[in-house]
Order: sequence, then structure tokens, then C-alpha cells
Amino acid sequence: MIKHYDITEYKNPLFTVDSVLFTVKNGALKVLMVKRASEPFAGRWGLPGGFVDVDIDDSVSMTALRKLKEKTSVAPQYLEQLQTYSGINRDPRGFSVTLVYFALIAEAQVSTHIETVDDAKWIDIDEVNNLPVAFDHKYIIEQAKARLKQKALYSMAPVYCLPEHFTVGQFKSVIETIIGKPVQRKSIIRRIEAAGMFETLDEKVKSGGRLAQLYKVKAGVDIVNFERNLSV
Amino acid sequence: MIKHYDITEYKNPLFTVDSVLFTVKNGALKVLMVKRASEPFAGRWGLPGGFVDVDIDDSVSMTALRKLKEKTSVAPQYLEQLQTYSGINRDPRGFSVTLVYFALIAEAQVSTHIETVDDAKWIDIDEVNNLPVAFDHKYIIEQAKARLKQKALYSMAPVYCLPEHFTVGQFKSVIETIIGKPVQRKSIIRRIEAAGMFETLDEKVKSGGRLAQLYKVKAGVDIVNFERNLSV
DNA sequence: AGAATAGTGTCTGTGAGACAGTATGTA
DNA sequence: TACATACTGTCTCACAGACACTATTCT
Repeated sequence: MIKHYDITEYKNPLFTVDSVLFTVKNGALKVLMVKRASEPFAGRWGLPGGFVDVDIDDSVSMTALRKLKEKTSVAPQYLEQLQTYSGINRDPRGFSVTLVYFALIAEAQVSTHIETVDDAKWIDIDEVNNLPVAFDHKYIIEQAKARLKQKALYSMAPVYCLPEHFTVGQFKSVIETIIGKPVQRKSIIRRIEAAGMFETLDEKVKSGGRLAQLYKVKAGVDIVNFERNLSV
Repeated sequence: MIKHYDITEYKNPLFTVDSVLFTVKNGALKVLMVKRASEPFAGRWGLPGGFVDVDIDDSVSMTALRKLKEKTSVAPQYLEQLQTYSGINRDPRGFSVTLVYFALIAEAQVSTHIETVDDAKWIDIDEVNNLPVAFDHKYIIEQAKARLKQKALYSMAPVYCLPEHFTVGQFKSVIETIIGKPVQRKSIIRRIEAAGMFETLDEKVKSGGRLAQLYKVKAGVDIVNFERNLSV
């Protein structure tokens, strides 16, 4: 595969697609990382991704999904572009360009599969700094984390870190994990109602106290954004 | 140059960098477009951009700036990534990837130079639909316009469509042109004060009535974002 | 004086934060 | 009954919208 990208011969930028896939697990924000088997940076940890295969990928988002499925077996619930990173120094092979996707998934959806893949692991966001990380992926993860934090303040996107059926308490907890400080339960309830993108289930669920109402995302709705942020 | 990108031979995605450069001129939002001299889509209008030259570009933002300078002679005051567009059908030569930048400039900075370049023109945003446009650039311009509108609601970025010294009235007018509806003068004044990124000049300027206070952006400050949008 | 634009003062509306109070489950 | 968590009611605060009022310049 790599032979098509011999930069010294064709002066073509090396183009890859990577993803920062987040989830929240046990009250901690985690990012999916892969132990690199090949050079450059063999043995170090990097983001899941790779080269576009123009024979099977219709667009670069398909590349991102394909690479993520190899590690998690499923497509993430939320996927959007983060940014493109490029430069002459980020890859020892030469000028390289990486389009990075930003993705969210419920941990429960992938937990069993990820244990069977021994080169991919959920890394606690605070542990990334202690790992040997490939390329500029440490920096990219920081940027993705900042984006996720912003999204948690003005949008309902973090709901995609939750299982299909979830409670207000779980949603609140995910948001608090992402933004790193407490929010008012009331604010979450207000937004759930105002967004109009959720429906209540008849079922309730145990929570240590009073039974909690279950919610799910209505079919076919888009993520709702708000005109006002939660407080930072 | 194009020989390095023979996709049938190397199955390498075609990678280009384009820019959507906006300005506001005579109360209308304009986008810089270029009449294409070569295939594909020769004779149609497209976004300024082209291939990365790995010998002279340190990163893809340099490619964007270099291509914009060819048309405007100066670097835009504001430049950020919009998105990357890709697919097997957007370019007749094969799978292609375009990283698109989003840029703002004051019309006065480029007006004289642009008149000397006969293949580049400011196109009124409402006229784009009536032109023969290359690739998916019509769609990309729509997306860029939506992003600009959002930015006008929550950030001070549109100030970069104004000359170095500007009045509240001019700023208000630019914002109204971008979002397509009137805003309260008071709201602009409140934001100018709250942002803390401007300083007043001693000079005032004629405006048909009372003299208007001139403002400028303080040296070295970043664009300020607000936690609350203007009303949509 | 009258028109035009700049700028101020201040009231209303909306939605987030704070937090007390109520409801309903388990040990 | 004690507690834990879920949910509601409601006050405050910050900031955008609305708009009347004042200020300054030109004709």
C-alpha cells in the first residue's frame, strides 16, 4: 500500500485519515488509541486511521468509518470532521496531510469487541500524556477534547456517548465528565425538553433512590444546538 | 505539475487546497471566484486554489495563502479551515480531496489589485447560483456562508471584513449584511465593549450626522467569542 | 430649524445558576 | 425511619431586544 506514496519520487503529499473516537466510561473520558505495528513510530500509540483506498472508499468519511470498524466492529453514533493537520515535519516520510474525524460512541456498544482486539485500547484522556504517542496525535487529541467540551456546552451531541436508553442523571454525568465541572440537573432537564429531540419511555430504571425516567433519541432527528452556552 | 497526480497510475487521491474568501462591498456579501483557464471545467468559475507544492509550502495553510496572494496580492486578515470535501464523483479525473479554507478580508485592501487581475472577480453571493460553477464549489460556498453567518452571531470575526479603522455603524452594517436581518446598534456597542479587543482612536469621522467614533483592533488580540448568540 | 446619524438609558424577555422543597425508591 | 436519588418550583442574574431620549453635525 505504502508504495503509492513514495513522496521522494512523486512529491505528492502523503494523505491519511484518522479519527479521535471518544467515549465516557466509569466517569472518565476515554479516547481510542492503537498500538502501531509498523513504521514510522512502530510501538507507539496513535489514532486509528490510515490511507484512503480509492477502490473501496467513496469518500474520506468511508475511510474513517472503515478504519474504526476494524477496531470497534461498529460505526460510531456521531462522526464529524475535526480538522486537517499538515506539515513537512509531522511525518518522517515527508510532507503529510491528515484529515482527522471526531467521533462519539457509547462504551457499551463496543466493550465486548474491543477486548478481543489486542492492539486497540481505551485510553483515559489524562493518561495520554504519559504514553509514547506517534506523530502530532497528542496535540490533535487535545484539540478534539476542546471541541468536545465546546459541543457539550452548546449542543446535545454528548448524548451519543450514552446507550440508546438513558436517564437525566447519566446525561448530566457525561456532560460533567466532559466539561470537568458540575452542572445543574435542572439545566439538563430544561434542555432535554427544549430540544424536542427525545422521547420518554414507559419504562423507568433503578438508580439507588427514586426510579429514573428513561429517554431515547427520537428517530430521524438531528442534534440540536442552543443559542446560549452552559457556563464555563 | 499535474503529472504527479495521475490517479489512474498511482491510485492516489487528488489533493487540492481551495479558499472561500469573503468580503462585504456596498452592502453586499461577495466571494472571490476565479475563471478557470484549464480543464476540468475550463471556462467555468471556481474557488481560488490549487495543488500543494511540497517544495515551497511548509503546510497546507501556506498553499491557501500563496494561491490567494496570486489573486489579491495580500494575505487575508482572517483564515481558518472550513472543511474537507471528497468523493469519487466530484472531479472527472477521479477520487479527489479538497481542503477548503474560509477567509475574510476588507474590500479596500484588495480593490485596486483585483481590478488588474482579469480572471478573478468578486461575485455577489446571490449571483453564484446564476454562474456556471466548477466542481461542487457552489455547495461549498453555501456551507461557508452558513459558517460565516454563525460566526457573525457569536463572534467578532466579521470585523475582518472592515478596514483597519471602523465605526460602530460600519460594523453593524457588515453584520446585518452577513446575517440578512437588522440587529440593534446597542447590541454591537455592548459587544465591542465586552470583547475588550478594540481601542478607540482620537479621531472621529463624518457620517452624515454626528461624527462617529473610530475603533481599531488592539495589537495581538485574538477574536473573542460570546456565550450567547445574537438572535436569529 | 430640520434631517440624519451617533450614542445613552432603561425596561422587558429568556434562559442558565442556585437551591429549597417534594416524591419515591432501597437498606 | 434514614438515605439516596429523582424531580419541581421559583428566585436571581446576565445579556440580547426594543425603543425612547439626547447629542452633534450638515444643509
